[in-house]
Amino acid sequence: MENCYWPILNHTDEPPWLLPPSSAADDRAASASRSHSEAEKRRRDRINAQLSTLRKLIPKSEKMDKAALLGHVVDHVKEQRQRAKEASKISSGMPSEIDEVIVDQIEDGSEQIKASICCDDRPELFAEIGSALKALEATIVEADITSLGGRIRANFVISPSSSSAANQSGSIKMALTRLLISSGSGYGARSKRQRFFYPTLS
Amino acid sequence: MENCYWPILNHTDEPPWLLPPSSAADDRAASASRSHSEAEKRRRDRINAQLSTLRKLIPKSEKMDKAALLGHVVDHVKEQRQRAKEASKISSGMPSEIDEVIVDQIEDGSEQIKASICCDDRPELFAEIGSALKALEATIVEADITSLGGRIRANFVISPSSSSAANQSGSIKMALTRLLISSGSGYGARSKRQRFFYPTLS
DNA sequence: TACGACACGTGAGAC
DNA sequence: TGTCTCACGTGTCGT
Repeated sequence: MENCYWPILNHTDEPPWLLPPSSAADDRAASASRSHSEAEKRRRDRINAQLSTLRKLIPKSEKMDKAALLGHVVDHVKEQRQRAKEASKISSGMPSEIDEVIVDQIEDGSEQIKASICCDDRPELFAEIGSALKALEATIVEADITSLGGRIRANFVISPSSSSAANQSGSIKMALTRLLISSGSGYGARSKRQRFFYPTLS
Repeated sequence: MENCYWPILNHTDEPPWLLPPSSAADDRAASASRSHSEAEKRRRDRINAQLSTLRKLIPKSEKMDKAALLGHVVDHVKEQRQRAKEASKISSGMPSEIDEVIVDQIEDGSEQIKASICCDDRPELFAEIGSALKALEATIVEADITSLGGRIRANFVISPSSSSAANQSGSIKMALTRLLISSGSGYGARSKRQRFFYPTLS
């Protein structure tokens, strides 16, 4: 059945009664058509291979059609994204024993930056953070602060200024690290009182 | 070109010389073909709609072809799955102020169950947990224990026995809860010493 | 019969 | 030019 309409496809400028002895033009056309259909098959196979590895990743998707499978993939990605957001609020919410500044691009396609500073608490800290970020023309989209046993952790979601230079993450990290240092007393000079342990992560 | 080979498709049992004045058979065939191609278009549109919502979810996927897009979706799902695994180790790793038992199906298609118990620490606890789970013929696939300020949290990944009855989660929860109660001293009877606060989650 | 899902080969457009 | 991707209409199989 595959070539059932070749007599029509073979229409060239040659008179039809010359068709049976295949001409050079026919040969070129036929080989072009063959390579085209083979390439197209390879393309379909690449797509279907990815679809079937997605099937293995999504539970109970064995007998879904392609559209339903992709729909569930969409839901799955959205769900996971939501869970990750909540989980990161939990895991990064606790102040730790170690002074640190973490600055990270949020990987959800937006340009926003996630920043976290952890240090000893002190009254002027919020004001210092505010003016440091204001100097960078970065706007704070979201913030939460947790304090525990004299330690404090402040988490921010920051929208970088479009006007400013590249490497926003770098300058934000630098500005916050300055606050950390001016928190005084560098390494080991601050209170050595044991507060609690975090479980070490494998 | 679209109907270039209708003379072949229109092959019916009628004599060919009756074809030109469109017969009832032709009409039926034509409308069938039309509805078929329309249905196929609807199917393609459903699939492509899901693909384009996936494009919105995956960063920098605007100008990928379908196969590459799906490839990145696969990577994205796997990555998120890995991150979720690590994040749940963090968030559930800390013992809290509250006695609790949590039992959950792991939602990755496997039959494994995630269990967590949090209570005051005591020397016989591990042995008690071990024999409780052994009585259920459940095997411990993975375990991590964290203790903090006299409190303890134990997390398990459990593979349920194939022989045992349904509702494994239920019996596991019951067994662990028994340990919690025999931890003695029920509500509020144990040490009231303040240990630390968790930040409350929005 | 008719409908749904799939793979196929083809024409069109981009590069 | 050839090569790649996509949408389309079609044949076919299963329900």
